[in-house]
Amino acid sequence: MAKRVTLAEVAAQAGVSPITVSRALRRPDTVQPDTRARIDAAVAALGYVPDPAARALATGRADVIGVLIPSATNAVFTDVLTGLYDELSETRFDLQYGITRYEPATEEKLLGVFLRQRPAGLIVAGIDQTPAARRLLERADCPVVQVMETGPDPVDMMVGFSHHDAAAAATRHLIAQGYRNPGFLGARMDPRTQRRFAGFRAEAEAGGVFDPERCETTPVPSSVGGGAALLRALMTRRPETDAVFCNNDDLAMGALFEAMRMGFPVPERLGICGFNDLEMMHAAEPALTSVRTNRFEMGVRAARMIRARLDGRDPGPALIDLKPQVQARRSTGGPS
Amino acid sequence: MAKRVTLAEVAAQAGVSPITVSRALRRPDTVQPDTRARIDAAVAALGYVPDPAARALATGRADVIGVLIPSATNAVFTDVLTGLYDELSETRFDLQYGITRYEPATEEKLLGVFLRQRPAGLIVAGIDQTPAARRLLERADCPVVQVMETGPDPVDMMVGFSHHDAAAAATRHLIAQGYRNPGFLGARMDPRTQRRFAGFRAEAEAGGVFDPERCETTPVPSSVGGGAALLRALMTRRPETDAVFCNNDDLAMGALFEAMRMGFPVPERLGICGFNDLEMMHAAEPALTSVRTNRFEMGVRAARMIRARLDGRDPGPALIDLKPQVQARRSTGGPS
DNA sequence: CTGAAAGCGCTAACAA
DNA sequence: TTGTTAGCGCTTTCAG
Repeated sequence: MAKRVTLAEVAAQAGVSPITVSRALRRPDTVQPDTRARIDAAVAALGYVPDPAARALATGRADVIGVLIPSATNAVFTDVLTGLYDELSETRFDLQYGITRYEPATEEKLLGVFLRQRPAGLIVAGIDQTPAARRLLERADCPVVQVMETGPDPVDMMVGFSHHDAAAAATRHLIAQGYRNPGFLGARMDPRTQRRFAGFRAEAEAGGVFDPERCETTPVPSSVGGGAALLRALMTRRPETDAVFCNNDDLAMGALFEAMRMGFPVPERLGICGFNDLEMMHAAEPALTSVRTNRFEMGVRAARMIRARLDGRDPGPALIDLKPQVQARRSTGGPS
Repeated sequence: MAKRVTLAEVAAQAGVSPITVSRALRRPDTVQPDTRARIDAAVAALGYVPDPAARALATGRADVIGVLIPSATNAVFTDVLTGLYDELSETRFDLQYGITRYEPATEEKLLGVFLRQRPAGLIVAGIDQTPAARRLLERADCPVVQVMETGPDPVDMMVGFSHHDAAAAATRHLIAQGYRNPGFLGARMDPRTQRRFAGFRAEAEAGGVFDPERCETTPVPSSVGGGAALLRALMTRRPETDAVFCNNDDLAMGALFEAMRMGFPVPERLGICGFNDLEMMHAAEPALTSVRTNRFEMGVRAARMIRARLDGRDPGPALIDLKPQVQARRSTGGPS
């Protein structure tokens, strides 16, 4: 247990006052080059590392950026994290995560945990905060970025896309490929999922091919096995279904396997489209169509916006729409 | 920006001294019930929340448990996180993550970041720390748990399993099912992967069925697409291969799809076994054999060990071996 | 450009 | 059981 080296010791070693060391460390250009050199040498010699708690207490602000996501096991969110990391790992900021489990109450609670640290910035997934959570965010006194989704009245900044429109685009693709009886597979049915469903529905209705009976959903979380079960239920009840828009890629993968088991050739008898375009989609047989969402990029952008604001630079537009693209692959090649 | 409510204000409101409030909050049983009641009322009335930085500075210890994992996108690690969360979410401890990207140098650096916060505990994945990192851990002055793996001389505590033995068990299963020319598919080839390979090799040699030419590996990270590519390369070079032990489930899934493309019936022409038993494995067609590793449980156990130590309770054995089980499914049903 | 004084909000140690 | 006195290590004024 090497006891902690303090600023004061560094100062003594360098023959200056503590505050000068503090300045040399935080804004090197505000101290004489030779003073700085002596300080740097002392820091290195003593192996000094600042105490984040002391700094936080003195400044009333922690060098922490809090991130609130619904799930740590869903690749959709972890990809955003990776983007954040990439952009923030060489800065003075630490990331701190909170997992909301899709529970608004948990989100509220974690927001409290973060807020009392007075974080440098906050990144939250989605736009479905409770009124209380939203109020907390609005008063947060730090940059806030909502990611994954766009919507009206951002708390502060926003980078995402319209889930409604993305689902509509996928549905349009299905129709354009010649499918006439498209269905919908959905799980968990959280607000984002429901907006995707709304997009599917709107587009299907516009094309005159919507049938509520071809929508199979469940409140349980998505999984490959769940996708298989949903497809079986749907095809059993509505055998005329000739394509499915799956709320995410896990469901789509499960639907593919179940189609195999039921003997439905994909894409001839059944078209399958997923959502998110995880890596596995392109490798499947047949390769699965999906909607590519730019998750990594969202993380990068969110981090940049926060950094810009913290550095007093122009963060650019407060709302960034990273429009997804439909990645058409063989699984929606069209009915035979 | 409601300005921060401090302990002193609560104390004033309750008509006691600050330290009494402090005690009432941390060890309620050390203050008179009626005093405590007054304090609780004041806390509620003012909406007081403690400042973690001030506490950390005063105690020289943060209520943070640091977690170091190689990847935030690999389900293998996020499942452990979920277990940690489950066990820790209702305690005073916050989790803080660091992603090492499989880079020992990054692990070392992040360890430094954590350590200077004087965390309450540390959880690190694996046993392959650099000597410097290991030294840091040994001097950490807090409980340390190595997870995911077991090995000789734990830094402190350990909960995991032998990757060598788990791979050997899977290989044994392949041989018992009648496969005589098993191959190996591996990616990234980090130390854990290499130990799995060693387990495969040892068991295959013991069964007289090992051929180094049937081992296809790549340094790039695992992916479904990568698994497909590896299988194609292997089957092209060594068409006699009748089964593959895949270093993880992504590779196995890719191998399955590639087998379909190449027209190799699974399991008759080619047996496939994965590793980790992700949810998708059981839902595949055919269902894929894998090795079930108890990742969630590892997280739970690690959290419990740390809590026990912090609470001064007996943490139980310092080394917990959560032996994996081979989940035999149709993909290793045996050669025709 | 550098320093002195004061204090961030909390808790350890001791005392009462 | 409760209070007093000092700080934890750093940074903010405000001077020099």
